[in-house]
This record gives sequence, structure tokens and C-alpha cells, in this order.
Amino acid sequence: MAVKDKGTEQLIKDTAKRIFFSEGKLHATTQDIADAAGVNRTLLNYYFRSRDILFEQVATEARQEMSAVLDPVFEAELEFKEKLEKLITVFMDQAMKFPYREMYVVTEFNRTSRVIPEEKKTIVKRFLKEISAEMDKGKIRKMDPKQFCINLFALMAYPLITTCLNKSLYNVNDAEYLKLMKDRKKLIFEMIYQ
Amino acid sequence: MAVKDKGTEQLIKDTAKRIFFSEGKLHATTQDIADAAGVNRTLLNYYFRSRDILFEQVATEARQEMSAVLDPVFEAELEFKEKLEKLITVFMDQAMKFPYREMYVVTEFNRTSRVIPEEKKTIVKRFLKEISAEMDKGKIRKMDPKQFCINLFALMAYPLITTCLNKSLYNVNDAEYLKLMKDRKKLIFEMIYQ
DNA sequence: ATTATGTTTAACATTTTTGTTAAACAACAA
DNA sequence: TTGTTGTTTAACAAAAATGTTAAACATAAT
Repeated sequence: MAVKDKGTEQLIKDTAKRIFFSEGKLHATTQDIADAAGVNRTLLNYYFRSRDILFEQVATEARQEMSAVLDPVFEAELEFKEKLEKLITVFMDQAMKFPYREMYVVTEFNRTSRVIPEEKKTIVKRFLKEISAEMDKGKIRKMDPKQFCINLFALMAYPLITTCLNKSLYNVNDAEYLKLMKDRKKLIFEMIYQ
Repeated sequence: MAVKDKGTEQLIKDTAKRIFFSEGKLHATTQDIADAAGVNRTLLNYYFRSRDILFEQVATEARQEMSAVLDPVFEAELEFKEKLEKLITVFMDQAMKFPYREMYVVTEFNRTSRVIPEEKKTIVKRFLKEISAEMDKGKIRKMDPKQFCINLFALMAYPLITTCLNKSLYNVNDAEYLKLMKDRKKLIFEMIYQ
């Protein structure tokens, strides 16, 4: 019945991630997750003690996966232009796979007002400096570098957390919306980098 | 104790809206709402029969309020440039007051995959045509009009649903973030209209 | 075959959240 | 006063979600 390859513990976590981050059911119950994983609900307690711990663990891994993918790009020794292109590609590929992960992190953050680790803030600060330097060079429109950063992430993240609404609003099917999202990579770059 | 001016029923709805849309506690319990309103929880059942009905009613009003504010702008007899400026001002003022209303509508939409009324789709179609015409005039960068629309709403909405996260990430206080958001009105316009 | 170990299950217990009822209360009219 | 209406409350009931326990099960080591 259950796929035992990677072990039940991993299966449960993967299922929880799928339900939360791919299907967007951010408030699924332990029973929902157990059913989707094809295991007895008790196993969630056996492996994770409590629902809160499972949720926290999954959320932490979500943040870590996001960092694991983005940090190397932020810290890469690349020209700003290349870094920006890379960032857009990497972020959007992730967000297309887990359209609700971003939203989950945001809502969780609102709920708990978690503290952002200094190391993360340092990365952001360095990126803001790079943006500033690029503005001085005249490569991008002059503005508060924070605004540039906010624009960038807004353009990347929002269309993916509103996928469902947009498909309905603009009358496009899955394939067409996927194409729109793929096209956005180039489009976003052209919008913010001149 | 309770402010009885507008009646308890209205007080409960207003409190629910505040908790959901201003404070972002999208999954507050009936007890949470009753406490915040300073009334007995039973009153929520007395006035609304069930939690679901209260939630549905509040969600419906949220959509109506959003429409009441946005539709007149969409349908106004204005030059595209003026319409766009107006739209940005109106939408962002609303979103600053109820930063989570947008997110609530999105998550609710994901959960229930509600059908969007034809009348709403018509408004969107007309707006897309206006965008198209403006591109032909060379007033805005050429692209799929849907992409233009997606960009616009992304730039307006996302920074407000990530307020909490951004303040922490960029080390800015409430006042500074408010200024950033106010400045965005002009900035967004300049970004998408040349 | 037996023991030991980790895994899974069913049955039960607890907690949290929601819904119902009947009675108390206040304001007002007859 | 009494009755009427709508509002509020406390006590209770029910449902939903979560957590615990002990026993069954499988597998491999002794």
C-alpha cells in the first residue's frame, strides 16, 4: 500500500509539503495528510509527536529549501545582470513547482512574527548594495533599492499565488497560464533592467 | 461595555473584518472574534446561525467592497493614463487599510474555487482592450495585455500582503514602511507607463 | 525458535471548537 | 402591572481535531 522506499516519515513530510505548497490547502488536518499519504493518522504522532511539530518542521524545511536555492544565487560572483537573470529563473521555477510555499511562509510569518536571522539580513543588505551600484552605473532606473527589490519579488511571486484566481479571471487554461508564467521570466527582466 | 451604536450584529462583522483583513488572522475562531468584539460568543450564532455563514457573509462583503471601490474606476470615462493613476491610488489606499483582505480573497478562492461572475469578466476584458489600444498608441511597452494586468496587480498587492516580512527583512519601522508604500503609487505608475 | 527492535494499527481519551437551549434581562406598550 | 419583543447570557450538547496507549505485526539477529 504505502510506498516504503524512503520510509514512512519522509512520505508523510513529502505529502504534507505537497498538500500545503502545491495544492495550497494550508489548513489541512492531520487526518487529511494521513489519508493523502495512505497511512494511519497515528503515525503522524509516532514520528512527529504533535501536529505543531510536524508543521513547524515542514515550514522550517520550506525556508531551508528556499534558502538553499536562492542564497547561492545571491552570493554568486556574477555580474548583476547575470545574477538577476539567474535569480528570476531559479525563483520562478521553484514558485511554479510550489506555488503556495511562498504564501505559506508569508502567512506563517504573519502568525508567528518569526525573527529573521542576521545572516539572511546580511545577504539582503549586500544585494541592496549591488542594486545601488547598478543604479549609479545607470543600468537600472534610480529609486530606493528596497523598492527595486520589492518590485522584483512582487512580479515573480504574486502571479503564482494567484494562479487560480487569474486563470478564472482571464479565461485561460492550465497550459496557457503555464506559458504566461514562463514568458514572464524574460518579461520581468526587461521591465526592471534597461 | 459593548459599543451598541451600530448594533451588535454590525459590531461583530466589523470586528471579524478587522481581525481577518487588518490583522491578518485568517483563521481566528468564533471565540477570538467574540472576545475581540467584547460580546458573548453565543451572539455569533444568534445573529449568523453558524460560523460558516458569518465567514461567508464577511467574505461576500469583502468582495463587494472591493468591487464598489474598483469597478467605478474601471468603468470611468477617463483617458487611460488618468484611469491608471486613479486605479493605483484607489487600490493601494484600500490595500493599506486592509492589507490582508486581498490575501483572504485569494486563499478563499483557492479553497472554494468560486466562479467569477460574467459581469466581472466583462470588466476585465474591456480593461484588457484599453491596455491593448494604449500599446498600439505606443504609450506602454508592448506585451500580452494580461501580463500588463498581472504586473500591475502584483506591484500593488504583494508588498502589502508581505508587510510584516518586509519590515523585518529590510529593517524598516512602521512609519518608514508606510512611506515606502505611499511612494510606490508614483513609482508603479512610472514603471509601467512611459 | 526466540528475542529484540522498530513499525503499524485500533481503541480510547482529551482538548478544542462549534452549536443549542432555556432562562435572565432590558425597554417599551398596553 | 403585565405582557411583548428583542437581546444577552450561562449551561449544556455535539462535533471535530488531536493525542495516548497497548497490543499486533514484521523483520532481522541471536
